[in-house]
Amino acid sequence: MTQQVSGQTFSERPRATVMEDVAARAGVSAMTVSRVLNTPEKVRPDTRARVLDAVRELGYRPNFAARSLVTGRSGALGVVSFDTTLYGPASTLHGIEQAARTHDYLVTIVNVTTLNRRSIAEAVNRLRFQSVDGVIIVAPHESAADGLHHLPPDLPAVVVGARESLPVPVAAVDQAAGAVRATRHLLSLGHDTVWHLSGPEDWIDASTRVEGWRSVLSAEGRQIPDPLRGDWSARSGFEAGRQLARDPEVTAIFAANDHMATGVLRALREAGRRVPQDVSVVGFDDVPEAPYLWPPLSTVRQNFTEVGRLAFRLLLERIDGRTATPHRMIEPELVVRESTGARQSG
Amino acid sequence: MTQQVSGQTFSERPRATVMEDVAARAGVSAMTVSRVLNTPEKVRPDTRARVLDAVRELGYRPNFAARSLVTGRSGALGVVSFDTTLYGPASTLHGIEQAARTHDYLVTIVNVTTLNRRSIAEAVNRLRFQSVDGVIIVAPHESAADGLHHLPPDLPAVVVGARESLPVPVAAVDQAAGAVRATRHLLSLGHDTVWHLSGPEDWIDASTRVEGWRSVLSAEGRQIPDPLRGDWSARSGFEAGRQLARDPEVTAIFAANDHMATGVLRALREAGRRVPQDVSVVGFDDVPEAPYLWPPLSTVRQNFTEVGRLAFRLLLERIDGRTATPHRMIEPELVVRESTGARQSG
DNA sequence: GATGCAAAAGGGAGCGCTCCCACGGAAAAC
DNA sequence: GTTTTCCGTGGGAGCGCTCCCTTTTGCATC
Repeated sequence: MTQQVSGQTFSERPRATVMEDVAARAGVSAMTVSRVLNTPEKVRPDTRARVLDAVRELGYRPNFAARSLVTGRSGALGVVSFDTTLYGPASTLHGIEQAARTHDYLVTIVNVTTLNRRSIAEAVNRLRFQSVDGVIIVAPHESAADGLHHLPPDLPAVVVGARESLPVPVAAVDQAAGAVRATRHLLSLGHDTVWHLSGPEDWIDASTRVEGWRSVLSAEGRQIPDPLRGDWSARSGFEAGRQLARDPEVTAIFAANDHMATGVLRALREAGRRVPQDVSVVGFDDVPEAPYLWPPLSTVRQNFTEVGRLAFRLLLERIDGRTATPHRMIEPELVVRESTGARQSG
Repeated sequence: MTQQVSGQTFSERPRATVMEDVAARAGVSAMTVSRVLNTPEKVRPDTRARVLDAVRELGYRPNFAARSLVTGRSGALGVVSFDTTLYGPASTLHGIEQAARTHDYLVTIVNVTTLNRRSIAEAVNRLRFQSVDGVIIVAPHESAADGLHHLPPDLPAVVVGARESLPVPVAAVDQAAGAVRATRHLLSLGHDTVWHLSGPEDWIDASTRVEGWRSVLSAEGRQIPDPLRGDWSARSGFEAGRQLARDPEVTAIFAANDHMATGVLRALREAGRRVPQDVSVVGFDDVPEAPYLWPPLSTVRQNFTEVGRLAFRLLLERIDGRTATPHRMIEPELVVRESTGARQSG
C-alpha cells in the first residue's frame, strides 16, 4: 500500500546537491568530501582532485546550517551600531566588513536608534539568535556604558569607541589627543585662547574632546570660554557660528566635527568675518569634503576604517580564545589646511 | 576500561539548554515546545503558559542552525553594495535594515570594490553560502548589468538603482526626472543654458542624469555644452569648477551630486565669481550638509531610505512567492535654496 | 455509561554535516 | 618474511530542530 513510489510528489523542488552526491560522483565517502573541504592536507592529492572536480561539476555548495549545527560556529559576526548613515559609524563598519571579508567572516548589522541597556541587549539578542560568533558594538554614547557592562559573558564581544575600561576589549581613536593637537595648533598660531563647539552631551567623543581642549587651555593658563554645544549637524554649527561671530574676541574656533565646522564657516562668512584672517577654524574627522570647503578645512583626521579593522582583530582574538588586548587606541592626526592662520594683530 | 565516567572531560563547556530541557521542565514533549514557539495557537493556553515559563526560567534560545537546517530558511537577507561609505549606498542600506528589522529579518552585508559579473557572483555566493533567504544588490554601475543578468535563478533577488529591465525587480529613484527638474529650474531663472558636471562614466545615475539634462536643453532648443566629468568627489568638483569659472558664459551649473557641487562652489568663489549673482549652482542628493554650505545649496533630494524600504518590500514579495512588481521608481524632489538665482543681465 | 470526534500532545524520522573511532593497506622497522 | 606504525579512508552516531503521522485526551452526544 505504499504510495511514495508516485515519483511526482515534490517534483517541484529540485533538491540541492548534498555532500553524499559529491561523494558518490567522486567514488569516495561523504567523510572524505568533508575532509577535502575542511582539512585538505589530510587527503591524498589525487583523491582531493577527484573530489574537487565532483564539487565543481555538481556545483556543490555545503549547507551552512548543517555545518554550523554541528560545529557551533556560524562564520558570521554581528555589528551593533548607532546610525550607520553618519560618516564615522559608516566608515567603521566599512573597516570591519573589509577585515572580516579577508578572514571569511560575514557581517550582520543591526542599527539602534537609542543606546541604553535595553536597546543594546535587544540588538545583541537578535544577533545571538542568529548565532553569530561574536559582536562588535559601536557605542559612542555615555548611556551605552550600562548596557556594555551587562553583555552576555559567553559571547565574544568588542566595543568601539567606549570610554572607560570595560569587561570587553575596546578599540578607539584617542579623541583627547586629537583635541589637544587641534587646540595646541591654534594656540601656536598666536591666538589668546580657543573657543570650542562641542558635540551633543551624551556622546563620549564629544566630552573627551572637550576634556582635551580644556586641558591644554588650562595647562597654558589661558582663559577657558564656556563651550557651545551642537548636535554634529552643519545646522547646529551654523547657529553656534552666528553666536561666535558676534563676539570680536573670538579668533580661534575648534569645532568638534567637520560638519559643524562647515556651518561655522558659513556663519562667519555671512557675518563678514574672514577665515582665516579674522577667525581660524579647526574641525574634527577629516571627512572627504573637508579639503574642498572654502577655505579648505584644517581638521583632525581619525582613521575610522583602521578602527574597524582593529576591532575585528580584537574580536577574532576573543573568538579564537586568545588573550585579548584590553584597550587599544589609534592616534588621530592633525591636518593643517587653510582655515587656520596666524592671528592678525588688532 | 571506560574512561568517560570521569565527569571532568568537557566540563568546560556548560552545554546550552535545548528544547528537550525546556520540555522536561514543562512536563511536555519537545514537539509541544516547538509548537509553542511556532504555532502557539495550536497549544492549549495553560500548556503554553507552562512552556513559556520554562523557556524563561531556563533562558532558552532556540538553536538557529538547527531550525534553519530543517526549514531551509535563515531569516537573514544579504545586501551586496558598492562602498557603503558613500552617502547614497549608506542611506539605502539604512533603509533596508530598518525595514528588515520590523519584519524580523537580519541584514548581512558584503561590500564590493568593483562591479562586474565576477565580483557580483562572488559576493552573492558568499551570501548564499550563509543561506540568506534573498539578496538585494545595490549596483549603480553600468558594468554590473552583466552580473545582474546572470543571478542564480533560485535565489530571490532585488536590484537597487539599475537601469534596464532585468529578470529581477528593480527599485530606483527616477534620476532622469530629477535632472530634468534641476535643469528646468535653472532655465526658468533666465539662464540661456545649463552646464553640467556629471558623475563618473560607469555610473548609471551619472549617465541618466546627463540624459535628463540633455533632453531638457534639447527640447528647449538651447545650446548643449559638453558635460564635464567628475568622480563624485568634492575634489573633482573643485577642478571642474575652476575650469567653468574661467568661462564668463557660464551662469548656471548643474552638478551631478552635492559633493561635487561643494567643490564647484569653492572654485567659483576663489575665482571671484559670486553665487548666485554671477553663477547659479544646483547639486543632487540633498546631503545633510547641503543647507549649510555657503550659500545653501539648491539640490535634488533623493530619498535613499525610501528606496531601501521599497527594495526590501519587493524582496519580501519575492521570498514569499508573491508576484513581484518588476520595476518601481521613486520621485526625487527639487529643493530650492540660495545657490540659485535669477540671471543678472550681464 | 458508552460512543464519537475534534483538539491536543507525542514518537520518531530525518535535515546535511562533522567528528570519533575503527579499519585496511602500504611503508618502515624488526 | 613478519610485525609495527601510520596515513588515508569509511561507518555511524548525533548536533537541535521541525514535521508527518499516530496516539491520547477532553468533552459533547446519544
